[in-house]
Amino acid sequence: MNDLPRSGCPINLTLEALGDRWSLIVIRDIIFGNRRHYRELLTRSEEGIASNILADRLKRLMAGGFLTREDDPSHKQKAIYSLTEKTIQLVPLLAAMAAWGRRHTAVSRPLAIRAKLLEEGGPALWAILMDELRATHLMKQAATTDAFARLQDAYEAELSQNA
Amino acid sequence: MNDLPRSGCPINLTLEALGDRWSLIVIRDIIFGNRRHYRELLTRSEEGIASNILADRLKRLMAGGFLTREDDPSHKQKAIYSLTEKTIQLVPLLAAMAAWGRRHTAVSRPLAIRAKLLEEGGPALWAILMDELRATHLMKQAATTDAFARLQDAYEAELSQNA
DNA sequence: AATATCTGATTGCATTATGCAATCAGTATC
DNA sequence: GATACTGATTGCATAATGCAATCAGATATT
Repeated sequence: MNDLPRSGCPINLTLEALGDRWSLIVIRDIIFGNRRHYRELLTRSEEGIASNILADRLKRLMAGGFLTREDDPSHKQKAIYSLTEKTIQLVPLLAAMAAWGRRHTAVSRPLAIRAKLLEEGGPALWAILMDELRATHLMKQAATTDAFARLQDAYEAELSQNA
Repeated sequence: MNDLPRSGCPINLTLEALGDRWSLIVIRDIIFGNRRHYRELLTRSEEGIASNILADRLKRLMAGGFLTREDDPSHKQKAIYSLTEKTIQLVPLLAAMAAWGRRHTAVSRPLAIRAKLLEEGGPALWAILMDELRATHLMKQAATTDAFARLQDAYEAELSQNA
């Protein structure tokens, strides 16, 4: 699958690692949607990812060191996917994408408000979110999830306004 | 070419607009490499883009409002490609990609130093660079290009050290 | 005036990625 | 024992990508 990189440019290498139509969607859902299982990623995806594509991307992301996989004790066939540190460090990149998208694409309102909060919170909020993700995904302990909850609350508040 | 978006998520929409293996490479070369012509983009590309892909991407980027095209007075078949404001606003996103790539991929040294400068300069340097790009691409006047020159000088200094 | 070179592309063809629908074999639930 | 849920895989069609060759008009060279 992986040949030699086209160049040693950091932008190019980032693009080669994540520049397809689905990898960042999966990562986004794990980070902001707190999805940890295959079935959650498959059925609760806004974009409707196909099962074979999801399986392929999970495989690739694990091979690339973006995700790790453990057995879920509750079900012998169930797996839990966790973020690695390098994936957690994509938060600023996702924030930049969200900020640009909010300005220059036709985003839907409930999703825009989350992007707005993420942008206005700036590096300080990103750092908090990243620490929470580290606690959840790397240390495997109950974490305080203030930043996540804040983003989630804002999103749900926006949803209920439109209802 | 463009169907309905898969979702209204800003990250997804950004990905749908630019999430392929070449669009951002072309934009990067125009922004940081100051390429303005088809032939420059084709032959001076680190990654070796194919001519048909380049032609397709230029077409798509123009259709998407990322680039504009004018005739070059020096040659009746020559075209000059310019950035639009929304493309200039990708600078922070490219900076985030470069910063992540520098930490987590095997970047080459001369290209890494440019990414380092871009990261350390932070939003202040990005703003300067963006203003220079506006002057060059939007106002069509001779612009002071300090930030660009700084990045270029650092890159060349690094190159000559390795020689 | 002929030739060569440079301009921004396009064409043909092979390979690869993506997408949809159906299916799979274990596991758990009822 | 039937049903549903688990993380996938398979078959097949369509779309994107990549390489090499080629194009015609414009300019430069001799």
